[in-house]
Amino acid sequence: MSAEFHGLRVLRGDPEATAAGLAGRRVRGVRRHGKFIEIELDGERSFIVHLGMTGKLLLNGAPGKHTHAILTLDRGTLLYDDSRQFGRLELSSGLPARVQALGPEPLEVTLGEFAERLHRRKTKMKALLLNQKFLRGIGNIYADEALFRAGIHPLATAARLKGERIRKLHAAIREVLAEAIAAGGSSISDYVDVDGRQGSFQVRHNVYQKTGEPCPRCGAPIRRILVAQRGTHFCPKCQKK
DNA sequence: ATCGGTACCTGCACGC
DNA sequence: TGCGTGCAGGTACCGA
Repeated sequence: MSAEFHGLRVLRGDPEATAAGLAGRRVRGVRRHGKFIEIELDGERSFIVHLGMTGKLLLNGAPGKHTHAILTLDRGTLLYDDSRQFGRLELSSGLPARVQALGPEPLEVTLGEFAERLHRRKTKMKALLLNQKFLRGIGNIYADEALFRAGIHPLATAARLKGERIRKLHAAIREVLAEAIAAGGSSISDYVDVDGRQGSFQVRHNVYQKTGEPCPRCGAPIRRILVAQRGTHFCPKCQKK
């Protein structure tokens, strides 16, 4: 491949050195680590991509105002486009420490390990679900949707949950993620896959960005509060501390 | 080690 | 038509 970069914000490291390090490499595979994408290259190198809020990797897409990287491959081009520039690109040897430090995959973690990790945390449930060292890959939408399905208040203290409620949350996380993946994700305003296609799970959101609308279970108006500086949506009647 | 708060960006919808 | 405000799929970094 060959690579060119525009702007300095999204790229970690020197643009020239990164382009030189990528030149002539072959892509061996692509793996996901929570929200980090690892493009495995030959020579024990990896190109690490995090999409942030508005990042997109697009295969054979049209470059635009917010295109920060163009990777030219044998079979087409891969663009990195990101209007808010919260995403990051990095050429590294192996996995960076912050990627290795991620918590377990939510679709793989056992109920026992989940419960044990939960008991060690004093923070609010919503903040904990957003913490990538607790579980990798859960973001603001799926944190709110999972807590709603489990009937747990976003301000509930993690360590105080027990038994049945932990089991419900473990199941709710798995269900909401599995359904969202099957639906191609949630496209609110920006998200598209590598072929530019939108997901459809947003039409099945129960609480996320539904402030004031009736709860689908009990009809009470959905409330919005801030937890860990993030908009948090929940049903004040169905979700208990 | 863990926590909460702040900084980093652009774009859009809204009210005046 | 502008202009100010608030909001948005996230993480890194800082001090307590």
